[in-house]
Amino acid sequence: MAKQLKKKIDQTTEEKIKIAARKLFTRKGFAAVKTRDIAEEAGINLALLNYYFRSKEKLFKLIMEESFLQFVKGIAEQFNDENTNIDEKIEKLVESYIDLFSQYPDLPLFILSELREHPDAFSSRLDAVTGISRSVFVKQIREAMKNGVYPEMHTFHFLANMMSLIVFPFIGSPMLMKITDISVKQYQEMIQERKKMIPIWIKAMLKSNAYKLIK
Amino acid sequence: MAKQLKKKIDQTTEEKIKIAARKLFTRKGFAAVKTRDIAEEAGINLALLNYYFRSKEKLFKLIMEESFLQFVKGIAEQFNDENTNIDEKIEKLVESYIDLFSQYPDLPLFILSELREHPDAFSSRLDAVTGISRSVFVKQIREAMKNGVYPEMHTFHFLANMMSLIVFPFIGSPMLMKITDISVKQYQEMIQERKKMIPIWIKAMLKSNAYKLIK
DNA sequence: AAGTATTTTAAACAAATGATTAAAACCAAT
DNA sequence: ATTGGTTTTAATCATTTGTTTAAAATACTT
Repeated sequence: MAKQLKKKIDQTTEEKIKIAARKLFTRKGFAAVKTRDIAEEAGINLALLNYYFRSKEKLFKLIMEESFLQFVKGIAEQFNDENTNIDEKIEKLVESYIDLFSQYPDLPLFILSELREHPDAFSSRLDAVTGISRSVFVKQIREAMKNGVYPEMHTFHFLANMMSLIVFPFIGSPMLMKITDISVKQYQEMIQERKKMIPIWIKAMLKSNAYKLIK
Repeated sequence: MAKQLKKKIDQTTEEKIKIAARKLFTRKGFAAVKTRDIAEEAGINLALLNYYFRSKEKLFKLIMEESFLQFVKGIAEQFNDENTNIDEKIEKLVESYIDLFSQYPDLPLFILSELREHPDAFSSRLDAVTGISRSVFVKQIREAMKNGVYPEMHTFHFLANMMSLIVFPFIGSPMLMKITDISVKQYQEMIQERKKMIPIWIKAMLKSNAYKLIK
């Protein structure tokens, strides 16, 4: 098998298709993307898509799998680091996710849409993530609450709030930019600012003692 | 023109189609929904869709328009109320949106996806919302910051944070439920809790003085 | 009840779309 | 150069899908 000894510098056809498919699927979703769109975007013959990936659906699942891993990779790593404390974990997580989404702004909406339409399609993968509730991070948080460092707060709220503050500005960027009347450049500056501000906000929320106050 | 004097109790065919279309479009988006799906869901003959709404696209735009108005209606109203202070506005806004999204959980993702793919399709409608930056609410916030009640924070961050905390738990519900291992019932309780907690958190974030701390 | 307008239906159409095929082009080794 | 494998291409196929048509059914008016 003399396999692509030629194109070592250039992208291989397989790569070109995957890159084009990832771009389009991530931006528009499975149903809105036609195989001919992918072929055109990749600059390849339509039949090559099936030659390399069998079907549109198989290609989509491949892209989805990779995107999903990219999405959750950071969590599993950071959440179980024994050598960092709560504050450090929050800072690292916020920074790495803001960097990731700055590079792939369509990624969050893509994953969350897919997860919403097919909640069970990734339950096996999510099991790896489910470990979150038993992660070092969550244990550290619970410990801190037990010791009175922070008031009580359900893990749901803590994780929801953290993810909210990180993810939403990417999902809602067109709306936020219109509403607040800022340029793309200003938007990107705001996003960068949030790397430092979100950890401060999270701590402020943790300390707010909201649970006692609502009773 | 003798127009439907019969079905005053029952849903009219037009309504049945709209209800079915809204349900499917909101859940799966334009491209993933087939006209035959809508017809089946509505329990009507396929041709009636075109008879009443001309085309799939016209029907979609109609649904989209209504959904969008539903989405932004609350903002315009609450934001320009001269008779409520900052705290009251936040409380009302949080409560009305959590109620809205509890009833229509797919609405936020639907709107935000559409806005992301076609940012200009609603710029005319958003202009009505753009008034937000000149709203009573934003003026009140800026005033409070000028008077030292709250430290400085860009409107972008304030609005982004508020919308984040409200909207994300709906967008990310499948993921959040899996990760935190809670039931649908528990999830709904958490969501209700947030009505009271989010205003507290927002105030805590406002007071956190994050801008000074990051310098 | 007859006549007229409106609504509904089954069938069909045309274009779009995912996939396949068979031949051509290409590549590396002999 | 020839061979044997791999990759690419143009053409074609079979379904799906949005829409239309013409007839049937229904509702309303006189």
